[in-house]
Amino acid sequence: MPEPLLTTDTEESLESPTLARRTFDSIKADIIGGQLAQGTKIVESDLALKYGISRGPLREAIHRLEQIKLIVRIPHAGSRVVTLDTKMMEDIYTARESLEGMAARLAARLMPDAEIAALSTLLDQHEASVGETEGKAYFQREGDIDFHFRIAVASRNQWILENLNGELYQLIRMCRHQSGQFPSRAQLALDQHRQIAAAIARRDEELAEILMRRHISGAWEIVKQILEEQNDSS
Amino acid sequence: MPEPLLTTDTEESLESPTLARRTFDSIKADIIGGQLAQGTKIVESDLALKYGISRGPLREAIHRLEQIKLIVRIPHAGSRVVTLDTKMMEDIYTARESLEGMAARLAARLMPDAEIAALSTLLDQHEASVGETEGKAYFQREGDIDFHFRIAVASRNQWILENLNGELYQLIRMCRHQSGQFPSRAQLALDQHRQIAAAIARRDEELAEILMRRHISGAWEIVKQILEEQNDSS
DNA sequence: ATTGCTTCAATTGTCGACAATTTATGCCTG
DNA sequence: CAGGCATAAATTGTCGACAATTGAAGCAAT
Repeated sequence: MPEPLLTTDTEESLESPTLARRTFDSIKADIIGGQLAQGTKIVESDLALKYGISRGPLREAIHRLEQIKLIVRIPHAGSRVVTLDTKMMEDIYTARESLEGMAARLAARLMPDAEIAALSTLLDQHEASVGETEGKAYFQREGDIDFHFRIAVASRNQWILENLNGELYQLIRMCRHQSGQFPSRAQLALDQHRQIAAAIARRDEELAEILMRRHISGAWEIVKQILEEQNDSS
Repeated sequence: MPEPLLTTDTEESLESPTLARRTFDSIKADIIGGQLAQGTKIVESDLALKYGISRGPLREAIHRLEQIKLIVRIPHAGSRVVTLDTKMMEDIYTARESLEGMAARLAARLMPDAEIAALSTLLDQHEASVGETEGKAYFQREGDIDFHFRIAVASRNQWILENLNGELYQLIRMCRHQSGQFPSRAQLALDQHRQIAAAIARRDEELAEILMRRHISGAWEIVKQILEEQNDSS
């Protein structure tokens, strides 16, 4: 099972066999991190020069970024970095609620006991970091994604895993970076994570799905308020 | 009038603005239709010659086909038409159950009355075609997808719509074409469609979602049996 | 001053050739 | 005769240049 699709964006130039792949990762990081702002016009010649490559591989990278919806492209008119409006984020959170709910159900059915134990250990680490200084909000965010990622893996459903990890999580990360850190509902989230993990350990598919959907639906309500406040002030 | 600087007088410009797009559509049709069998090795030079274009646009088409999972590509080793095994189809049907269940819920909430009426009309047409000769199984299949497509549209969720219509339905179509026509459970499917439409008309979100999930889950059970029979006989 | 057309620059789409990598072939060696 | 290494063929990855299309700037006429 060759599945090395973990995205550790700690450093760039992660040795990849192909140039297009590396450029894809670089641009993706730049977009999510905010170095390339929303709505920025993408000019192939300029970016090719900036990354020191030809337009061929760059084009492939752009096409892939378009597929994961970080870039929007119009046939002869060029391409721009996606603009995350409230409607799009609502669609994404709704889709995520659906897919992760199913993933939690599958995890309750299929997750090996060893993985469940590891999940519990992970939550213990998060518990420890909640008491820490508030500056670690970033790691708490990543920890949150880490928990959800493990559920997606445990679903043993390749399609769901790829779409959550490859597309939806990226857009949510981008939204977080650009909208500033969300308020630290870390303790609440942790409690909900614990309940979900408990339902999975009990092999209660129905409850696992319901709790996960409620968890994500609640998260969206928070995000929605923040986005609307930002829109009002503009 | 702008100077017509020697453009080809042939009327191919009505097809699609770009070559890569057209080639993408052609290859997609060939794969789904079975002209390009599962597991076929894709050689860029050969296909470029076959379609009478250069490798550049062809590569873009292949990349897009890879994104919708009709082609699998390994960095320097080349690409092949996807091989639909039972596990992959199960993943797809499970994801579809999740997303379409949510779509039905959203449709019950958001679908305008006029669209609901049109949906009912569509089902009447299907009813009429059920009594027809059995040779129309193909159209019944397309009619089935047509129904599900309208639910996806009615969800008003762009992400769900694009993923269902752009990716999942394509793979299911491909599976159908390659596995021969499935047995005509047309009457049963139609009844279930009617119940779903009724729940939507009643604005019963919960029921609409449950019925849709049960409908798709049931469909998978049928498909699963067929696939396993085929695998056993091979 | 505004509207309309024409012209021009900028950018994307397409092409053919070259370089890097993988897979297949055949020879040599044990 | 089997196995492994070296070479060769085939295929993919990358590059620079050319063609086609879009959007805007400039000019003319009302």
